Amino acid sequence: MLEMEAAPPVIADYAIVERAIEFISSRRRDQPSIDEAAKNAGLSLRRLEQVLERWARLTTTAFLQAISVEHVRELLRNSAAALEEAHPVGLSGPARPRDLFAIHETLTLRDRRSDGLVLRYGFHPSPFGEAVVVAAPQGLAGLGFVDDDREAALGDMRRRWPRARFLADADGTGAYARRAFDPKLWRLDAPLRLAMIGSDFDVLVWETLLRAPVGSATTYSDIARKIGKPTAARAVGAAVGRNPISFVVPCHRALGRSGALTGYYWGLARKQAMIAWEAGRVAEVVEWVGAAMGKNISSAPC
DNA sequence: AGGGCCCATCGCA
DNA sequence: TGCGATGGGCCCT
Repeated sequence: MLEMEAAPPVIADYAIVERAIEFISSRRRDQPSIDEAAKNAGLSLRRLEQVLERWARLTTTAFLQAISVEHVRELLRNSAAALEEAHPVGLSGPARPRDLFAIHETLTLRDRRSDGLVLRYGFHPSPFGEAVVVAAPQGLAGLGFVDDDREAALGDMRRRWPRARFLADADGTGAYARRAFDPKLWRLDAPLRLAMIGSDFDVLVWETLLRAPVGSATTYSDIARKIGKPTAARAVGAAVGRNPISFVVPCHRALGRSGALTGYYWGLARKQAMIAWEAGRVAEVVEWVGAAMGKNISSAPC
């Protein structure tokens, strides 16, 4: 049963951004201008400017840059380094704001089959449309997006863990949604707990993905090399595609070596949107997480 | 160096 | 949503 509430502003903003991305990338060779994109989305240039500012602190030119092939190529130039920069929380060394800001725990084998597992779910606004959030007792287990109807998005989550019981509990999942999408809440001293439900290989790939900093990108072959299976790039790609915790486990930061965005389970426009959003928000992330890191690390022995 | 133009941005109504 | 002030960048003299 869907209530027909008015879409929150952030969801309306994403609908506009997505439309702009689709318009611009479908007509890339014509070099469409930003106000053509605005007109196509049915609003004035000034409005689109304001939407982009609200959505990701992006100006129109910064937005065009963030969704350009040049930007992706630039990200890929540092793809191998992306996985190396990060180190686990708590190690000594210079404070690096782009380090991990999430921890996770892996469920047991029994839980992995999800027999008797109780999963709570809710729908919440996000910068990438309405999100479906699935929480296990141990932590955040699933995050996906609603395109047309909520039942489809929820059905997708149900199919991932067919033997689990699903309970509607938006109050229980709301905190996860807020944490996942608000950089101000990405705190090292209060990490987001993730419940990864998958095969050992899947979980290893997802853990590796977590090391890619905000606003960076990596490649399937870099991940394969990182986990010591340099020939397993395709298997890595498949595991990345099975990632149930979209955005938080940043599968949108996994790109093809060639500079192709490759696929994205929740839609290519959404992957581009996430890349653009991070380009706009990365300074803010560095500021907030960096401040938190400073406090944490200064007391640690070097 | 100076002048003039273009254009993105942003405050304002 | 549209207007206009602002200011940076750029070319030409």
